[in-house]
Amino acid sequence: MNRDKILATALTLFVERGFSGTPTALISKEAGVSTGTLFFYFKTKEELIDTLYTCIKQEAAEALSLGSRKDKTVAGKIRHYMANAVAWGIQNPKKITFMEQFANSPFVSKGAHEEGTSHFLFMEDLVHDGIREGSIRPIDVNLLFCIMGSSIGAIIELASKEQDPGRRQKIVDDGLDLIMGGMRA
Amino acid sequence: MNRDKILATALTLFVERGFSGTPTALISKEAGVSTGTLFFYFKTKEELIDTLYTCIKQEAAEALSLGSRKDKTVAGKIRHYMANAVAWGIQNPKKITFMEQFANSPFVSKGAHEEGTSHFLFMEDLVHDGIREGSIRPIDVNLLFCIMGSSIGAIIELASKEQDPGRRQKIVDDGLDLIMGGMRA
Amino acid sequence: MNRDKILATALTLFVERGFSGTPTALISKEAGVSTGTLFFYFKTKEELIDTLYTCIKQEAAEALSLGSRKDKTVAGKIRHYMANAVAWGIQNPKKITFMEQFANSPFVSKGAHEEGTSHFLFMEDLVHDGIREGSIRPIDVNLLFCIMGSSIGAIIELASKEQDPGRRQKIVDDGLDLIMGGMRA
Amino acid sequence: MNRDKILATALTLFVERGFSGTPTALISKEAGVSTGTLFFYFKTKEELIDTLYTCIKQEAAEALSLGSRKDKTVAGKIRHYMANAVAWGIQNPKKITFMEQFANSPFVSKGAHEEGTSHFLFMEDLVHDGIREGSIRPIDVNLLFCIMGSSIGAIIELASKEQDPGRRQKIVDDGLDLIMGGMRA
DNA sequence: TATGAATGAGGCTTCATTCAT
DNA sequence: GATGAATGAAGCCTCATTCAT
Repeated sequence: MNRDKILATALTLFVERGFSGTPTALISKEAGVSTGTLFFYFKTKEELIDTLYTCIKQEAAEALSLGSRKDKTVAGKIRHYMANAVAWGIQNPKKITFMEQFANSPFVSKGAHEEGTSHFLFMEDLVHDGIREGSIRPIDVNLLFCIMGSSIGAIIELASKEQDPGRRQKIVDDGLDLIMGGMRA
Repeated sequence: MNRDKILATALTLFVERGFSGTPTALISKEAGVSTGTLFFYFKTKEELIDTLYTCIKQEAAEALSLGSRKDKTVAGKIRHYMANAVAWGIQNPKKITFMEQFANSPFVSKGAHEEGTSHFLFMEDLVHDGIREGSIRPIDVNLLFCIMGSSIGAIIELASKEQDPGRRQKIVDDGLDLIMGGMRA
Repeated sequence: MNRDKILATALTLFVERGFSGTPTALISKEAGVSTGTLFFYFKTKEELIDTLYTCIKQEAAEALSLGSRKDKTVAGKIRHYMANAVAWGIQNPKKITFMEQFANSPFVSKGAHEEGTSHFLFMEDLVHDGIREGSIRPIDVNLLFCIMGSSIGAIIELASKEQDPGRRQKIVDDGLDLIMGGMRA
Repeated sequence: MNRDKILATALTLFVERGFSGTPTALISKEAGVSTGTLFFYFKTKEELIDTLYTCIKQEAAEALSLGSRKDKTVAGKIRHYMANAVAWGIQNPKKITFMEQFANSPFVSKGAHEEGTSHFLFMEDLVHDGIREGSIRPIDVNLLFCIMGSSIGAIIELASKEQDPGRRQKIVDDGLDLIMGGMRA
């Protein structure tokens, strides 16, 4: 319970102020616990952000891979996953920002980074399949993957600013169309 | 001279360790000057990062807009500018990272952010022109713009990892093709 | 049972790390009990060390005064007690170190210090007797006493490092001879 | 200047309250400098005590070995050095207490301990010489050395309590006689 | 211009102690 | 008797900034 409050508060503050810019005292205060309690659950500030990073990456990966069985084509599956990602991102704006901000951060340990990345390997495989069967443009998988990721981030950012559900959906669809259009062979 | 050494060192360190994670004492030490000298040129740490941010944004904008007169079509111009951006990014990896890292940072003053953004407005106008003349897919300019920006970042990141000039160029070309393919009406 | 485990663990840790250097949490952990249990038996950390100090001093005094009736001369009695002290010290190295370390410590209460000292007054009387009867060099009793004590400590320290029983005994005998030789009138 | 004030204050406080029992904030306050200044001169609290330990050991060794050329016999030299040690100890009570207290302390680094010990090796050699020439009782040098050291400590302690110069000198002479008496073959 | 000793507020973390279970 | 989560004061150390030289 307290542990969860600390994690949730840390997420908000790290996103707003950065890692070094967020005193642990502020985290515990905002979480409504004492300084001691924070360090009871997390031995160091680094362990706190590592835990946070790992949890969020895992949660994102799970949200990504929900119900894709209906789509037959590789492109369909990819679009489905990307739509999942966008939907999750819109509903979890802080977590998305956090992931982007700390994706290359020296404050997150190498181990946490590796574990975080491992949950997304299945997407790389999927893109490989697409290239092999000829439906995806045959370019460097890393490049494709990287552009996909950053574009999804851009779509989420834009869509989040739009309150009207209809228009928001249009932004998402347009954005995904744009990326898929670029990817297709 | 000392001022430039300080700026260059600050760039490296801010990128590696973040703003709050970089003591001014470390900057001055790495720059080979005394703590006092740093504060002679920049009244505060904030003024230092603001100066850095503004300089880099301006330099990037200038690099972007080099020699585009030959391209007749809007799409051609856009591609030209994007290629400029990628080329500059590959040659200035720290500056690119710095711009991405501090684009939404609370440590950079609002004024510096605004001044930085102003140098890139001409790109937005260009995209507008493309939509009006029917060569660009008629979707939200911000969305397009945002996807362009993040994709350029992705291309730079990938291309930087590739040492072989030929292969590197291929990555750049493939990446730009992918984005342009998605943008075209 | 738990109380004894706590006392034994505290002895080891206080000797190794000092009083302030030993967290109560470490004591309870090493003793295999919870933090709460320690404070059930000892209201404060000070009460713990006071108890430890008093117990050890008493134990040492009892070991010292075992079976001395056979020795007729004062010098013989003194040597007997000193031998007892050395024997006990070799068998209880931690307790000896503890006593030396906390003999003048502000962490042990005045009351515990006084009680501890009281058990050894009979030795002072004995030295007085020796001087009166002319067998002991007539110098300040405190000086004699102090040199005796510190020398015993030195013998114990040296003898403890020697594993071979024969050699160890020689160190003890040589050491006691040396001191007795100096004391004799 | 400030550095020296810090060292002097640390000496007093470490002796009175132990290492862990002395907050760095108290040291700087009593020394009349700010907390930052202490850490400007000594990177850590450990470096402070290490420096202190090394300085004092060296000073003691120098005081010990003053003017011994007149004494012809080994025993005479030893007594001369011991008298030097006692005299220095009486004039520097805090330093003596400090040396005794931290001689086996885990707070002083191994390196500092070794350096501290090295200054006194010449005394061991001297005792060796005495045994070889037959003037010193042929027992373990370490034992002799250890008893000498602890007895000197005891003499200093007792003598320091005596204000009257004549009586004080008598305590010192008696004490040294006692030890030399024990040591002689 | 340049230096670096000095400052003191503030950051991370520890720890003796309590208390509900 | 026993547990261990919770507390918050206090400890060590860092760091932006100043100022006399």
